[in-house]
Amino acid sequence: MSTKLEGMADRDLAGAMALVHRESSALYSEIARRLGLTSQQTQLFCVLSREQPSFGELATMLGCDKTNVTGIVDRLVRRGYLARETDPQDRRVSRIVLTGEGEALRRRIRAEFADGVEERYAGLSTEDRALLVRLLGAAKP
Amino acid sequence: MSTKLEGMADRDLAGAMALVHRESSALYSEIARRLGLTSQQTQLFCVLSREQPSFGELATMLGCDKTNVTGIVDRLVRRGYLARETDPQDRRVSRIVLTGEGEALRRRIRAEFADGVEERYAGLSTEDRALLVRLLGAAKP
DNA sequence: TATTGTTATACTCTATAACTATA
DNA sequence: TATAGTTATAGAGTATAACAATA
Repeated sequence: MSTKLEGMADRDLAGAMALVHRESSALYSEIARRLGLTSQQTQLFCVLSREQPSFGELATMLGCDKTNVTGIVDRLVRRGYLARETDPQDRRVSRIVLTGEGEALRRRIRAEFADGVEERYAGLSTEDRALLVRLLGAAKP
Repeated sequence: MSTKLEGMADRDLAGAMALVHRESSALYSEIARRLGLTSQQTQLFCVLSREQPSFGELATMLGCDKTNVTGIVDRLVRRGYLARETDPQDRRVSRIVLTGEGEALRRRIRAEFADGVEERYAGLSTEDRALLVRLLGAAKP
C-alpha cells in the first residue's frame, strides 16, 4: 500500500485523519438515512452512555454550542427517544435520559456503526486492530 | 448483520473511531471559527487539491448531495476564494477552481489541520506515527 | 453575581423534487 | 433519452446575544 514518504509523516497523518473523518461522516449519514434520522441525531446517540449528561456536558461532547442542544434534544423528545429530568442536586441543570425506545435505538445505532467500522478494517488482523486502537488512544487529552 | 465481537476489539475500534471523528470535527470547527468560515467550508478546502473537481465529484468527496455543493461553492465564490470554469470537453460540467486567495487559504487551513493532528499525536514516536498511517490506510475501498 | 438552559435571530447545511442546458 | 448543475422548498444545524430560573 502506501509506505509513502518518511519526511512527510505529519502531512500523511493529517491526510489519513481527514480521510478517516470523511469515512466516519459518511457512515453516520448512511445509518441516519437508514433510520430516518439526521447525522447529528445519530451522533448524539453514539456519545450518550447510560450516564445522563446535562445539556452543557452534551454540548461539549458533541462539540457544538449549548443552544443547539436544546433543539436537537427537543426533536428527539418529541419522537419519544429522550426525556428531560431536573437534577435534584442543582435545579438549574436538566439531564438527558434515554427512554426504552431511545435505549433500543442507541444500541442499534452503535451496533451499525461498529459493523461499518468492522467492514472498513476487515483487512486488519486482530493484532493490528488492537494496535490501531492503542495508537489512536495514545496521549489523549 | 455481522459477526459479533471477539473479545471487545470491534467495540473498542468503533469507540476509538467515534472519538477520532469527534476530535477531527472539533478541530475543523476551531479552524473555521478562527478564519471566519463554517466547518463545511473548511472541510471543502481540505478535500480540494490542485485538480479541479466538478460539482458532482466534489459532492462525492464531501459526502453530501450535489444540490448542496452549489450553495457552498456560491458563498465561497462570493468571497473570492473560488471560481467556476466550464469544462471545454463537456459544457454541462463546471469545474471548481481556486483563486489565488483561495489557494492561500487552502494552504493555511491544511497547515492548521496538520498542526492540530500533530499536537494530538505528539506523544507518538515517528515510527508509531508511520505505523498509524499505514494501519488507517489499510484495505481502503 | 454567576451559571444553566431557553428563546430570538440570522445564516448555513441538508435532501427531495422539478427545472435548464447540454450531450 | 440521459446527465450536470441549478432552483425551490422545507426542515435541521449553527453561533451570537438576550433572557429566566436557580445557585
